[in-house]
Amino acid sequence: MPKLGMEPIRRAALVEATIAEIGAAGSLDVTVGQIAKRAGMSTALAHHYFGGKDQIFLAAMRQILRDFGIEVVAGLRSARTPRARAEALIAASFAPSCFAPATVSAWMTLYAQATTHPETHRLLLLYQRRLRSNLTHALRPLSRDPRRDAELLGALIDGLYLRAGLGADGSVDTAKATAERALDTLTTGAP
Amino acid sequence: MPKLGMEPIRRAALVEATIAEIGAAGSLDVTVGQIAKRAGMSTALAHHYFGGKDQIFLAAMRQILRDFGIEVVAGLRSARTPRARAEALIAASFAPSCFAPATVSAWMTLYAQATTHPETHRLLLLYQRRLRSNLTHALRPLSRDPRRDAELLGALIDGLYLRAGLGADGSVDTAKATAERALDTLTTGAP
Amino acid sequence: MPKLGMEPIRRAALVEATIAEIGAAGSLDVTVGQIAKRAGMSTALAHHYFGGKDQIFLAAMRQILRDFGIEVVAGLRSARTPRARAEALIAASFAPSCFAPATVSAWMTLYAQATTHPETHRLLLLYQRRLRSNLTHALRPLSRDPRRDAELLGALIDGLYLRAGLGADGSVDTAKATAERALDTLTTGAP
Amino acid sequence: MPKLGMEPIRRAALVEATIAEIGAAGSLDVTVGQIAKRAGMSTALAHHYFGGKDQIFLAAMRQILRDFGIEVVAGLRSARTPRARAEALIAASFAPSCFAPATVSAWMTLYAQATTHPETHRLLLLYQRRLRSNLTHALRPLSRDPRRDAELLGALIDGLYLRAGLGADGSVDTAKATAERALDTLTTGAP
DNA sequence: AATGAATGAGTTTTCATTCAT
DNA sequence: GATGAATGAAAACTCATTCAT
Repeated sequence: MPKLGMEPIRRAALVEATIAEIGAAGSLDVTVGQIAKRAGMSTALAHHYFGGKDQIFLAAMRQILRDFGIEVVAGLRSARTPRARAEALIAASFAPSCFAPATVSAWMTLYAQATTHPETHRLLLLYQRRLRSNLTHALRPLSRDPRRDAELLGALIDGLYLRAGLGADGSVDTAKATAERALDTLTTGAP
Repeated sequence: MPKLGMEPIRRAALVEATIAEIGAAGSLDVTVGQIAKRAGMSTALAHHYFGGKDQIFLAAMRQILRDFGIEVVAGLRSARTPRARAEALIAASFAPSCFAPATVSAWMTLYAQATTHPETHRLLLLYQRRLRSNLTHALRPLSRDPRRDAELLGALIDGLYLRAGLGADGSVDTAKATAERALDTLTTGAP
Repeated sequence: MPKLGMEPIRRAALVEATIAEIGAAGSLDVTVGQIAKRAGMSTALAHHYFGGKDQIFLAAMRQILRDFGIEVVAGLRSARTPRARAEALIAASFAPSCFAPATVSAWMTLYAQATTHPETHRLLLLYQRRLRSNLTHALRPLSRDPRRDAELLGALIDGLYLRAGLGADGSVDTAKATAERALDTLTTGAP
Repeated sequence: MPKLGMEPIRRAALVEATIAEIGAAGSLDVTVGQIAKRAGMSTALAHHYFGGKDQIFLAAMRQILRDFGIEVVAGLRSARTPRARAEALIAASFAPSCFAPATVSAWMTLYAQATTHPETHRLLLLYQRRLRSNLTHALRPLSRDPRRDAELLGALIDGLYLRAGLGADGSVDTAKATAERALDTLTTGAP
């Protein structure tokens, strides 16, 4: 029973299914057939709405970054002090939603892809620029060199995420604690 | 005219070719045919020596870790003080050899694959454990909590590598400087 | 707001679009989607009006023959002498409208398809029979064996069209001149 | 039981199978699967040896022109007089081998394709240039304007072939007779 | 009258892998 | 030791056609 206005619904379903399949497979070795099946439609329709596999993937990647962005904004909204803002950024980076297997896999393949896929590269730089900008802003009243410290903290968060994403349960909390400790050190000078 | 003792030569050629192809493609989407061609032999021979694609990849991954290990050992050999040891570890992580495009790509695909491929996961944990062990050892006389600081520094190095690997030229030096500054902060307490 | 009496308009638009697409593609490898898009409607509507791809094609083929027939009739109408009638037939065959790229392609694909598609075959024979009949009629007072000469002239015209259709600009005039010379030779005996 | 030196054998088998399939289908709507099956191999092997469908087709087209060329050369070899040479060219054009259904279909699709496919266009011009050159040479002692007459005769042959290829049995002989009569007219002046 | 939605069947193409030589 | 030959299986993508609205 075909209805009007299905396009956004189908596209969203495909993006969601793509992320889920990447998570289940743990890599980008996912076929359009698998994605379409999970999204409950034929491969032909998937192609119809996106034009090709690459564009489905790109849409999924964009969605992941968008989701993270939403998490960040939500966290910042309720932060009242600079310190709280910085902590909110850390919290967003280590939120449970970021550690869904699908998200971890997708995020890591993002990095791998970015070395050759220009569009992915652009997307990733966008994310990094935003995070650094947010961190710089939060650290401005707290640090003597906010830019430099934001860069350090951003890289640390990425590295910790990488390790936590691979590690066993519980490592997320450790990672978050490490990031918060680094924030302490940078802002108060206490090692 | 086939020669005796070709096995190690062939295997080495294939491993090198694999890394180069991964670098060129920016992902694990590399065919045995491409690898074999670059290595100057037939696909059949590649299979003969490695048994299958997975094992070729695994060997390549191992080689990357081994190369890094050699760099580390060489750096540590000439380090006389704890501080020099820590600096040597940073230097090894940001050595030019680690930033050959092929190596960067290969390294990143390693992370991506590790989420599902147990053997890759094992290899990656091995690398992280070694680095942390080395860092802990170096930091022992310098830090109040060497384990904790080693973990932080290790994650920071990974995160900085990730970003430098994607960035433009020159970002490697910045990344290295950031790591060294973090080392300062951790060991002297100066932010 | 759908209007009444759209059927002939839609059908004409589809036929025209079909010829244009065949011309653009240079073969019958043209999709209903392309045709419908060029005609400014959905594929579903194209199917609604014609029942299927084959019938759209057939209608286009018929249109091409009809167009040629109109050109012929117009030419013959103003011809007063047998000789003028023969020249009019040649003129119609090499009229600019016959050399629109779309028409040339369509005409050639007609021949190709006729070898297996019975309906196309029938259409093509119809065209040839008409041309021969017209030529025979025109040559009757001029030739000793009008039937035979009409056959020759008809084949020559087809052959020249084929070559002119492929050739560069200007070849049309040469082709026409050649046909006219053949007419001279056949009717006056001067080689 | 794989043997060495299969490549030329396989390629020849594929080309032959392509022509046969085009003949059977009466159009270029022939799949690589059909061709490979008729040639007794997998589609993968067909792709391996030719790289793609287009190149298989191109090779088949080339083969058809080559076959015709061989027929021509064989005919010319035994011709002793200019008149005999001209007759040999006509004979070659209407040889039974040229009217195998496969050949007729292929030849007609060639014309259709040539309007857009540059390589096919090039091939077809090559054939026309050769035929005209041969005809001009043969007509030189017999005609007052060999070039012009060769052009006429060449086009006539093409047109007659087109019609005979579509017609019922027996039309080949009629076509050949018509071409020979035209030769008479051009060389002796007798209509 | 008109169309967006949807798909099944089929197409080209790719690739890891095996095998006889 | 080394390779050309060969393929099965599966991938991405296409397209004519149908249907509910």
